[in-house]
Amino acid sequence: MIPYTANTLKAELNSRGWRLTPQREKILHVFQNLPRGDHLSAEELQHTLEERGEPISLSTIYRSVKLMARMGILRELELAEGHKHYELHRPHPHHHHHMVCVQCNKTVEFNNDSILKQSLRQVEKEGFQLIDCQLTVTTICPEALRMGWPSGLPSNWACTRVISEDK
Amino acid sequence: MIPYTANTLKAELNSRGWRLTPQREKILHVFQNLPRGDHLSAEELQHTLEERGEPISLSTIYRSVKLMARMGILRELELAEGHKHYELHRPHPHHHHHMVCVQCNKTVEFNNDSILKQSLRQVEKEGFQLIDCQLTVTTICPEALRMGWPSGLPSNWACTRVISEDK
DNA sequence: CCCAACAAGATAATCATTCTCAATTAATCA
DNA sequence: TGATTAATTGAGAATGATTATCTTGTTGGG
Ligand SMILES: [Mn+2]
Ligand SMILES: [Mn+2]
Ligand SMILES: [Zn+2]
Ligand SMILES: [Zn+2]
Repeated sequence: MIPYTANTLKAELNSRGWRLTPQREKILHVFQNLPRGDHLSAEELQHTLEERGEPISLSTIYRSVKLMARMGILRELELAEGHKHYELHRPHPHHHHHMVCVQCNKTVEFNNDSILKQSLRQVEKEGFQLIDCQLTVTTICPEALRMGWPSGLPSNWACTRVISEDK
Repeated sequence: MIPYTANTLKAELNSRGWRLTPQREKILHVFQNLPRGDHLSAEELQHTLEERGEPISLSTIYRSVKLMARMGILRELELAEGHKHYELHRPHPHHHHHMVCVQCNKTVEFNNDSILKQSLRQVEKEGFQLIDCQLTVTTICPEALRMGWPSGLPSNWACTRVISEDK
């Protein structure tokens, strides 16, 4: 999939009766230049734009990010912080999944074409059309394990009951 | 994994310094008797209990459900309705994933041990400890497709940019 | 049975996200 | 290129799920 330019974005928007605005273009730009593995929340996106001297209202941020996710330009991630994060939607072979530490929220991406392939097969078998598939793996990261998790339970702590293949 | 009884639940709670209460027991009971494929939101859970003549305050519902998810007794699902859903956590071989229609929110469960196995391998390779892995597949269901999706865009509509294996 | 710690219930507070509405602007077309 | 019109923005209010607070009730250990 070719990266969007102002023109291709405009074409795609107009084809649906929507408009290319400076705000939408700038938002896309931020995501296109985001380092691999980074994800932005609505507020983080706003801060990024502010620092660039291109302030955009939060309302517009939310609206744009939602529209672009629905268009398939962005991917909406439900990780573990109480708010959504977004990243550029990159189909195969850049499609990837996430593992998140429930202790510190550290997030690591990983590729696995096989999962996509299996999902596609499963989905089509049921007569559905696949839009996206995200495997979210909740874990305890090495640092948390090293620090003796789950000893200091109280405030932020999670599950001991791990899933395993008892084949 | 053996289904919980009042006793095993009590043991597990007490081992962490928590207590077995009638509320927690009733909540577990609801989930244990929920038909396969059903998921409850906090409010739905409250309604269910109310109908049974066992009213529990929403505060307690939220607290219990969160605690039990962290203990690994329940699984927290981020599907597509703006609120969380819960189901009983059933490890292998009952572990499963979900496909959701972005048009009508219809949710279908499917099993796939291979995904769990691959996640486990991936996670351990990075030195993490796996707690849970959920593949959420966003789709368009057959009914929506049959009705000509995505013709009537406006209000509830989603992405055309589908992912595919262009192998 | 008694006490201290934990938990429930009622309600207020948070906080991410959505909505409202007046003012602005992009796309279309004469 | 200028008028027209619907889409979009920005500011702030509103919403709604979830969490926090506080008082009263319970549980579990001694
Ligand atoms: Mn964040
Ligand atoms: Mn629901
Ligand atoms: Zn961690
Ligand atoms: Zn549907």
